Amino acid sequence: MRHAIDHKSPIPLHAQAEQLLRKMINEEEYQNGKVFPNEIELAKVLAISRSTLRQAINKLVFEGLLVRKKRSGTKVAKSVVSSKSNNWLSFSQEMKLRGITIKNFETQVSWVLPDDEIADFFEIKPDRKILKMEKLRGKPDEPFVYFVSYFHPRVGLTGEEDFKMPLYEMLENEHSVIATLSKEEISAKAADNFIAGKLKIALDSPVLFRKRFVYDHGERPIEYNLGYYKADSFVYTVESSR
Amino acid sequence: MRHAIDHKSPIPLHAQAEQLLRKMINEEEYQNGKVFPNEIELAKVLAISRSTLRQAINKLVFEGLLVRKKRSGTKVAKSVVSSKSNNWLSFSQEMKLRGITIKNFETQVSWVLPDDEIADFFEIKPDRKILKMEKLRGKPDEPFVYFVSYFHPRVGLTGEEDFKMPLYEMLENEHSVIATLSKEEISAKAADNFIAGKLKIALDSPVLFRKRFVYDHGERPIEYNLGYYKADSFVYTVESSR
DNA sequence: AATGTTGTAATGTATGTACATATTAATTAT
DNA sequence: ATAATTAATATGTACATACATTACAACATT
Repeated sequence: MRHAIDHKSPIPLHAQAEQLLRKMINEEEYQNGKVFPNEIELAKVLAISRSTLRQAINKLVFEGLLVRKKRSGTKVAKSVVSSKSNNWLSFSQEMKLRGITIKNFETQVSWVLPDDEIADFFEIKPDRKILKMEKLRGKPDEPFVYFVSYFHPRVGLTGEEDFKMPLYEMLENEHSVIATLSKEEISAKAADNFIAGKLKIALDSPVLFRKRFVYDHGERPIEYNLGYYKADSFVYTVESSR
Repeated sequence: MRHAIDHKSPIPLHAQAEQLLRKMINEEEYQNGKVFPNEIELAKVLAISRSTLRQAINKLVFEGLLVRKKRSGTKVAKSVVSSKSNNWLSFSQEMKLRGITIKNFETQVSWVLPDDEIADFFEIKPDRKILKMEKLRGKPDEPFVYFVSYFHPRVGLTGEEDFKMPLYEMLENEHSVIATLSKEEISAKAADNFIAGKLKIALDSPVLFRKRFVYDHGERPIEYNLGYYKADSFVYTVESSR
């Protein structure tokens, strides 16, 4: 493996170790239950101290990606594997599964100044314009989702791309950006005037609101996404095990 | 405060410190943004090392309960009610973590005939009575969740149990039933008359609706649970990676 | 063959130390 | 007064070290 850790890098050693472990987690052998090298060995190989390595492992354990057991060692947690692939269906795929055919309409692209939350998430200055994409989706006469996405400048989108193809596929193929982590917050809201108009529903009707933060493998922010789903037309499913 | 930490206890010092911090988090002053004593001071007061204390703090930071900032110190994070998909904490525990004190009121237990969906899920005949539990939770004057749970007869609940203690703990300890898998469906709904009354909100107000199917290790159904969350008081968070 | 016993290998707990870094506050210079 | 500089302070990073605990494996005992 070489010592994949750069002691001169400004990136903290524990963070580098963490990244490295994430890569290992993705390797098939570990995915299949192979135990990791023990902490003392691994620390030696990486030329960092055990404490530092544990800092990295701890984070992944807390995230539920790794499981530690005394004497037996550290392994990739079982449950995570299944929930992964499930969760990464893009929206159109999710819906196809449910037997609903989706049309995309009113896709708009523009350059805007980020508000505070977005600038903060992207870690950019608020005077830097970013790409905003709006989408309305559903059956032709019956929109049931309204999306807004903002993309980090790093991604290199020009606004000329074909936003009709699956988004993450496009990012991966044409911009070499691989989304690997997403954090989502789901809540219920009453539709305000704007949303009610978009979704053609009454003011204050319930909508399912999803805020999504998407990161690449280095946990760098890529996309900030808001989704407003007409109630009853969308069910969010989560599967978890322990 | 005295040194609230017992060096002779079998409970690890960092765990004791963690408990203590959780208590502090519940205190109003910290809730309101007061900064914690700095690590070095606090470690001295508790008579543990800074490293050990940091272990405890780290955990709470990972959980999103605390926020650390250089020079400014450590504070309670602005409370967002959330539940990690991995986390098997019951709702009351989730809330306690967040420093919100929860009262349980109107806990009712009854024996009822299952409707079709439930009978189907439990794989039992619809003429067999099952245990139904209803709970209303929230702050004293402000209910924000209404729960209904149905339990499979196999679990062996009599209805006489103490439903005030954490549910899954109780099932595990007293009925040797270990919940290992859950499937959840989350959607937005308009409050009907019944729910509006329970949650003390207007008819048709948005609520977050969660349907939860819980299974044991053999994937046998254990619990069927419905939750109605007042909008704005509950955000469901999901983290997924690939 | 079933049951203890003991060794050992992994993680778990805990401390002490040192220096880095970021942010606020105070000071100084313009 | 305002800006630039400096100091102080809290967290952040990193290491070395020591001993505890647990669970499995190999062995010995019944």
